[in-house]
Amino acid sequence: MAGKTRPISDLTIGRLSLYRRLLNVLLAEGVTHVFSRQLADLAGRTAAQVRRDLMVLGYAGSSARGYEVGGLLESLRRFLDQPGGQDAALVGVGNLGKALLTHFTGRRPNLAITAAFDSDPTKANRSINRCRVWAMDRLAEIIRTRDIRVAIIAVPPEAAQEVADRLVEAGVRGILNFAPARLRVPEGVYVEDLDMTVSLEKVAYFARRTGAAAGESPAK
Amino acid sequence: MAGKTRPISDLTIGRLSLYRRLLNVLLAEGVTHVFSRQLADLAGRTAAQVRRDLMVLGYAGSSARGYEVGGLLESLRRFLDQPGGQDAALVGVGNLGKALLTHFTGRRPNLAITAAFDSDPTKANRSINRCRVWAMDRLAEIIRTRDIRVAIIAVPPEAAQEVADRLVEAGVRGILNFAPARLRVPEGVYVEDLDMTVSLEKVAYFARRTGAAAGESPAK
DNA sequence: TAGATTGTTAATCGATTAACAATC
DNA sequence: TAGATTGTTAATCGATTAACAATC
Repeated sequence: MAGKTRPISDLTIGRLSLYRRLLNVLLAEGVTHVFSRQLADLAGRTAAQVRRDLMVLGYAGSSARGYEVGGLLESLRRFLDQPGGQDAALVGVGNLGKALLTHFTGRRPNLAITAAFDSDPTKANRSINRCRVWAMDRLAEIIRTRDIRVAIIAVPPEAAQEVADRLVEAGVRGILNFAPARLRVPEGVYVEDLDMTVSLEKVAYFARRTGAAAGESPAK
Repeated sequence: MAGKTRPISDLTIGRLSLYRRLLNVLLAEGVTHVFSRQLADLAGRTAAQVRRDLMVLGYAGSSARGYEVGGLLESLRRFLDQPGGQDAALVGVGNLGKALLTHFTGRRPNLAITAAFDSDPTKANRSINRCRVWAMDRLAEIIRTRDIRVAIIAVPPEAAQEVADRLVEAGVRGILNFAPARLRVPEGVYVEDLDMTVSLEKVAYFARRTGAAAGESPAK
């Protein structure tokens, strides 16, 4: 493994994450080997695209049997996961925040929300889905102490920038932002915006242009 | 307006939706004219990119004063919105579904969730955020009667494909899919996948590579 | 006018697609 | 072997970036 550090696009990372989930399903079904074509069908891509994506892992397939599912999963794990596991913080425990806690607690042992924060005092000092909810004034302390680098922002847009500032100040280097607000962050902090309004408006637009948009959207 | 029907990328549509929101904020602040540079700063893009995006509207700016906010908003409205308004259906009223109802009811008069469905009988025949929740066996009837073309899937992954089939059968032509499952839909039906797990894994990956990913992710 | 911005055209960049030798 | 798949290289496509005349 040469370890050549050419930048890998965020689209590729997202697709690797998707392949891993698909492979886990196949593994549970007892499938031991898979061809790029099969994975491509499941992921809505072409076989060549899948092979190109997988090449960044340095895990070679065989022309006779394709990829060994277990080995490929192990390779994805080494590539995508942090060895000791990675904690994430959630800020904002409204309906969306609760949904996120349901999604991201327990299920995925290597990446889980282990601390939540809310400005509403009545929500603090409780636990939701086994995750403790803290008052906002404990944010810096908890994140620093636990060395949390990943955070999710699920607060109203007016509060998003201030929350982002506090998170970054406390050491967070990656933010998944659900607030419809563009965050200003220092270089080196990665922000992924998940704007549900924009997504729904896109769907509404293309729903009116049936056929024009050629079926599915490209895999993200 | 020549109405040249060259295909417009879904990325462009998403950005126009974002510009609209930013412009609405500016309008509320009493701003009457805006330069592409200002909009670019707010959207995290370059001025040239903003101008190129806006050109699809056929709304010209002035080199002296930039774009007139009111006129540009009106132009965006004509481009993005369906004249009579557009209804959306929601399937799956769990935590995420409730969060979506909060997001998409009332706020945006031209595009709102006006019908929700859930397989849990205890949830049916109630109203959440002024939106009626129906039992699943009413799905086809309601969607057909109201001519709903847009739907949001927020059900567990095992149920997603069946829900999608029923929605498409009832006339839906655009789906915002929150379930971590790839939907098979006929040509002409637009699917936008919003996969929160993939997004969080991307953030976690880049959070470990501080600085390598050059700051923010590209605007979607 | 001078200076900044606009819309448009040309050049660059990156990703997707096609082609192909090597492998089992 | 014949046939399908793999990894790699070359060609194509589309979007981003740079350059520039026209405008106010």
